[in-house]
Amino acid sequence: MKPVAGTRGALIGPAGQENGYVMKDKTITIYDIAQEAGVSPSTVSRVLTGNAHVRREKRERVQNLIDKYNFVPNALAKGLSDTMTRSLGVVAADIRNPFYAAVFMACEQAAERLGYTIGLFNSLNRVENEEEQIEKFRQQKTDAIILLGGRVDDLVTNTQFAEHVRDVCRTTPVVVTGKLDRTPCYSVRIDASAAMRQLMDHLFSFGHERIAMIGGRLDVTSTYEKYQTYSAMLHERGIRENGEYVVSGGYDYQSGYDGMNRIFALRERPTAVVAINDFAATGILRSIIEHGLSVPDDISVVSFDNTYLSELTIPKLTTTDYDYDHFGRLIAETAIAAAEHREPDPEVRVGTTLVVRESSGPASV
Amino acid sequence: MKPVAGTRGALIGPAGQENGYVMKDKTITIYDIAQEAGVSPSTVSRVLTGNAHVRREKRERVQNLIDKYNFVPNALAKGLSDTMTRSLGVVAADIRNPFYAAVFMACEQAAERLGYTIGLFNSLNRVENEEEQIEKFRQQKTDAIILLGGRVDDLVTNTQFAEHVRDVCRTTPVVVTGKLDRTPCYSVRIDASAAMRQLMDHLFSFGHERIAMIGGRLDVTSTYEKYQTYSAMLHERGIRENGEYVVSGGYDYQSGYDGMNRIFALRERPTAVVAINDFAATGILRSIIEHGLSVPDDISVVSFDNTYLSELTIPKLTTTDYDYDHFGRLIAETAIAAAEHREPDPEVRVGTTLVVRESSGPASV
DNA sequence: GTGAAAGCGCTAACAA
DNA sequence: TTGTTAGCGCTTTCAC
Repeated sequence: MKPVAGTRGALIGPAGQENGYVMKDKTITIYDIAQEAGVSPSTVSRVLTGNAHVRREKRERVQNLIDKYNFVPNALAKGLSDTMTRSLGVVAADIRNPFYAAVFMACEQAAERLGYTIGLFNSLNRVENEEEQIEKFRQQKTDAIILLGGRVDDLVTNTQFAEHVRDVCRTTPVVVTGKLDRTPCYSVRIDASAAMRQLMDHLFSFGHERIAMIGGRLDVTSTYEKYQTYSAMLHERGIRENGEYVVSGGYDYQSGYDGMNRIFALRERPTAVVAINDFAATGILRSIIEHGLSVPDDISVVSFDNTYLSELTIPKLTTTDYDYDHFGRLIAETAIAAAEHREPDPEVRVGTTLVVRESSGPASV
Repeated sequence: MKPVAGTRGALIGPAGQENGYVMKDKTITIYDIAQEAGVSPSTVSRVLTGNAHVRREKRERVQNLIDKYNFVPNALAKGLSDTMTRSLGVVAADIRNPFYAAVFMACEQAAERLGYTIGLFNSLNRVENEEEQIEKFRQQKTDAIILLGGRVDDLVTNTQFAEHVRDVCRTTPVVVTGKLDRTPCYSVRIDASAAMRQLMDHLFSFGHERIAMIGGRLDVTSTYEKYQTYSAMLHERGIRENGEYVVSGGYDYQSGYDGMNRIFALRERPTAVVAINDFAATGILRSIIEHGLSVPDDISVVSFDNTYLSELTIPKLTTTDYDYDHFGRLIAETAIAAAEHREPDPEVRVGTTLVVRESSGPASV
């Protein structure tokens, strides 16, 4: 910040109060306030931070000037002199995904309640970006960094990325919604296995045995865990696992659509399908309709995440919910606790609930 | 930042390289680098910013140390001494809304390309928050502030809010995607009227005359403009406007659903309905299906925004697209140009394109 | 309770 | 080309 009008000196009236359209005002500082109030800058600072007593009379005089000039303390200077910036940085894989959007918002609210500010960068699922964004936050000296999805979802941690994060951890706590092997990160994640169990139990209770699983990549931890559980539960019931019923792919509409079309090419149709998320489920729905069948009468469809999509589809989706507020709060609290050296639980799992809507029903004969 | 280990002095080796799990490393500064490289801090700064020539030999020596220690320049200090922070702040009404998410991402990418960083705060559509978030960015000295939706969408500007923004404008340029009367804000917005025109022309070409408009509040500028155009085009064609066909409400699924149910209560059904956005359209679809009718055979449904929702519904929605990348780029460029005192166009309108999908067809008799 | 002064890490005149 | 120096705006000992 170059001084806009000379060096520290007298304040030149409510600078440009009326003609604000052209000139850029001189930035007001605590020195200006101090001078006009006839006190020292430190006193102004004290009334600002509020962590030291100032004689009432002076305090009011200062406060009045602050209001009068609409004084805004410079967060940069504050962060520079103070130990903490009271800010968190979150790097999200893709904020357009309602899942991440919901988690982010929950974090934001929780952080705000705890007096922290939260900034967001988006990595667009591109790894280079992910590291870049982390670097940006590091430069900005956020007190902690939160990684929502992306690399931290990988089943086997990328070595180079892990190394980078490990380096970051030496100065800034990092919390992830996945896992990052051999790295001192805090992990707050959804119990994918439990979610799958709820879905399977639900389907079993409707008499389903031929169950497909569509979408998702097995090199993604949560997907892998889901698959493991899917497989295990089938075996527990003595149901033979049909390899063709597991169609991996991506996490979007198209993956669901393509995956379901693949299923339709098989000799024997499943009576139910588990979509890797709500997006995939919509694609699956489409494919089924196009094949002239109906949900849930001919085929049941269930999925994960309970994003708003699950209420928009016809039929509405049976899916697993995560209590986003709770999830977000846990993430924010963990980050803040770590930032404040209060050593939070390094590994937290959050539970899930089944939300039954219209897309699931009794197995068709 | 309190010094973590003594004052400026010699660097104590690659501090904690191996046992990074517990100790927080001493923060490295350009002084450390300078000392070890045997140059002055300014030289280090020069190689960092790259805007002054440094003899190759020294430059390399410095660069090596930067790499070796994984030195991260402190953005706070940089912003404090420099004129600009090269950062923008965006306050979005609700990032879960795919429309805002898309715009934000487009802005982010454009800004990044121009060497700027972009931070996001969410106002959750709560006005108090909106002002608070603006304040936060002001404190952080972002070079410009972008307001995506929220108060700036209001048809009649809230006086108090305008006053606040006017005050902000005196130090930081503000660009909005709506309008803010009597305020020196830059405005980059979608031509709502043109969008409606495209939709109506499309419906007219299919022979529709009984056209409803569902969702949206008339005190929101874009909605108001849409309504004006809707009304005008009906009159142009000599079609009597049926007041009952205009059902205002919100911008979500429920508004569409409720609105369409209201329409079904009327004696004469419209043959087409214009939804205020994709969300409302999904609700409308649901209502129509529940009434045993089909889209577009019985009723055509068209909407605005072309968010990904329009491809997920069955049938897929005919809607208006905005070229989000272009839109985002315009916003970012305007903000940056303003920040750099290059006086951008204070009012930009972006065009729209019709995307015809499955939800619209010939008027049923 | 209050002020003086030093320092946070960086940049940019100004000299040399 | 390079180093010296003086800030940027705020917080925080340390005296008083």
